[in-house]
Amino acid sequence: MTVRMVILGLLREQLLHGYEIKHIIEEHMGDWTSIAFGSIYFALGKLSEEGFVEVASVEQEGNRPSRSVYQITDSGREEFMRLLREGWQKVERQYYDFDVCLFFMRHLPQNEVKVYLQRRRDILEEILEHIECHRSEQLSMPEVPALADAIFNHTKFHTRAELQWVSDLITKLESGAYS
Amino acid sequence: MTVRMVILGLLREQLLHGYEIKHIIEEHMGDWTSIAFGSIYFALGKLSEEGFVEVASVEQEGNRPSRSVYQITDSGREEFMRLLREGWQKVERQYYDFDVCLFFMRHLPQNEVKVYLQRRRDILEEILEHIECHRSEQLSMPEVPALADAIFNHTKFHTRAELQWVSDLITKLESGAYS
DNA sequence: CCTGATTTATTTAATATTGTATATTTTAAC
DNA sequence: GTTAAAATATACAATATTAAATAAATCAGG
Repeated sequence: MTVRMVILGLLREQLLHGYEIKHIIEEHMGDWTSIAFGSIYFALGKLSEEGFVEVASVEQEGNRPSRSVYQITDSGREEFMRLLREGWQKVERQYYDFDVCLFFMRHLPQNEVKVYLQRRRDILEEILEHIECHRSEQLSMPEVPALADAIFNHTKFHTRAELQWVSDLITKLESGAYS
Repeated sequence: MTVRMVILGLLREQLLHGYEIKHIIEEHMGDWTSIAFGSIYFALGKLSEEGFVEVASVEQEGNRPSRSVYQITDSGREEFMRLLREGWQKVERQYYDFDVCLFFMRHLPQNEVKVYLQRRRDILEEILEHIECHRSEQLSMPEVPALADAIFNHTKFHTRAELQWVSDLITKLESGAYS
């Protein structure tokens, strides 16, 4: 659903073809989303089928694959607003793959688990440091909108939570709570 | 990948058919995973094709749909350990759909956004309360393993982070940071 | 005892995502 | 100048998830 919203949101402003959409996503939203080519072309096809977008023109440069330039329709604009409101009102439940690994912990030797957990803590510390560094860089650039900072913060808060949880887990494990 | 690991992990202990697997997942891991029927049957088919599991027998009770009982193979046991180690060593990057909504905030009136954010904060507060209540219930039952508590904590830490972030966002928005 | 809800069990279609293949053009480096 | 890498652009197969359809058995309540 997110892919659809992003595509419609970008097409609101200008005509675009698939590759351009991917490019804009990477440039402007690359830090906090990841949408593959396949997803974009699939969504474009679907949205087109449903009448939310239309092919405005088919361009060709030299011998490169021809590209379809898409255009949003009126019902597409409505659909965008619907998706946006839906998203603002939905609280998503996140699941963590690592919980499953933790559940099957008993199948690994304890010292192996310990090594993995400590490495995980180290990596999370690095990521958090990297985030904080990236952010202070941003803050020194006044052209970066405050909104980007808020989105960035989201990841920061969760990374910090993850780090705290892992540290907690290590402490409890060392105190022999799970043996 | 998680689905495969769960299935192999459960089949390590006993012979099971699809429905039973779904049942066990819901009963033992329902609080922190969500795997649909389709995913299970698809994964069983794939694992079977790859030789990680085999159909041990096909049972039938009355006129109900006959059920294939699966059995893990030696290579399946190896695959389980491989997946488990892989999972323990991978740090997953989480993306949040809500970030996309935030990005397109400018398309909604400010007071609408405010209402949504406050509702979001209220819901998160409720969820957190519910989690804390559930946990104190668990702690009073000595038969619940300490591990379950650790997994539960994971969700708690992240829910708390989410709540803090949203509260933060509301404060900043009220102070006019994004207008 | 019969009616409706729940449980048992799988299949299928629709939807969605990832990864890879393809093929050209432009750019950079040596 | 030529060769390797990066950028341009899409298509398709493989993988994965969700939702709905099917259909019988069981159980609870009146």
